Amino acid sequence: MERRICMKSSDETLTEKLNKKGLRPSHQRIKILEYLASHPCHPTAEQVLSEMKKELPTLSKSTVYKTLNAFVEAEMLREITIENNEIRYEYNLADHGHFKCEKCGEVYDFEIDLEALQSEKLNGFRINDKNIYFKGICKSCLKKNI
Amino acid sequence: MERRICMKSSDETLTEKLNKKGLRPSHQRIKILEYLASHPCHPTAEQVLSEMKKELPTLSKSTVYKTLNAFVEAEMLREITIENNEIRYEYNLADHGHFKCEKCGEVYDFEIDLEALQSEKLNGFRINDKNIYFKGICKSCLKKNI
DNA sequence: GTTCCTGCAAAAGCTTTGCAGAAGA
DNA sequence: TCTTCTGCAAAGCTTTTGCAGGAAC
Repeated sequence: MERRICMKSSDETLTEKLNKKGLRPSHQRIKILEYLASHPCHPTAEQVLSEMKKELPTLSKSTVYKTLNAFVEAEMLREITIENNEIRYEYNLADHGHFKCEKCGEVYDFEIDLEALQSEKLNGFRINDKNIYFKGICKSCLKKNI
Repeated sequence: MERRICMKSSDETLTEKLNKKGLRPSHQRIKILEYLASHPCHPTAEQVLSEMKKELPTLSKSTVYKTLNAFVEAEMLREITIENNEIRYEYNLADHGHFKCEKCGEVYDFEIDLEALQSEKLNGFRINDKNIYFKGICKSCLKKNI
């Protein structure tokens, strides 16, 4: 019985998920995955580290990087490369686009039909991954600027 | 009389373009812009440097980076951040998407109607930039693998 | 003569790697 | 016990910055 995205999954379910992917369910991995599964945010590795240090004070930078890479490799997380100088991660694997506010830095999700995006020029190509990145100023920042 | 993209522009036209943007038309800038305007490729800064060194043996890495950043700032070039560990640049500012082959690394353009990409969730947002990045295996690499 | 640009070297910032000890199976 | 993971430090890469000399105006 698989839990849905956006619902806080229990440790048990996440342990099963990790086992299925051939990853040992270490304490660190479970906590990191749990955090990402229960927070609909788009943190960088650095942000994951500082957030998780509250719970896991001895957690190291290299473990975070290795863990996030392992999760991406196992297709449990998605990388967001909307900015070249940072990788962001998210647990939501469903189709959607990303908008980054150039003022406050916040990343917003938005619904979009990726399936519908086609191009004749890509006939015969194998497409594994589709990303849509918008940039601009978010509603909230526009309001503050009146 | 503005020249069209994809046509090899003369030094004179590029000089005018640079002047309009408030950028001094130095020899280096003209040559770099000329190169990008006449080659429909998506080079990294490092690739621009090694390519341009043939013509400008004393060209430095920092000049390339500063020049490319100045061109992006002036909206004469577009940045492609399909991969987080490299920025690619292109002269073609018209709407299109990018596909990167995970095998050969080649970046392909494809036509797409960015104007049509809308989302209710972004109502009230100011959108300045839209990027579409696909990844997978290109036709050519698929053929080699038969 | 001023201002802006170039090129060298050094620094910065994010990410990866090597390795010894610890944890999981 | 054996394999894999963690954490520390060091290294790797791309990109940025500071500054003196040079080019453009």
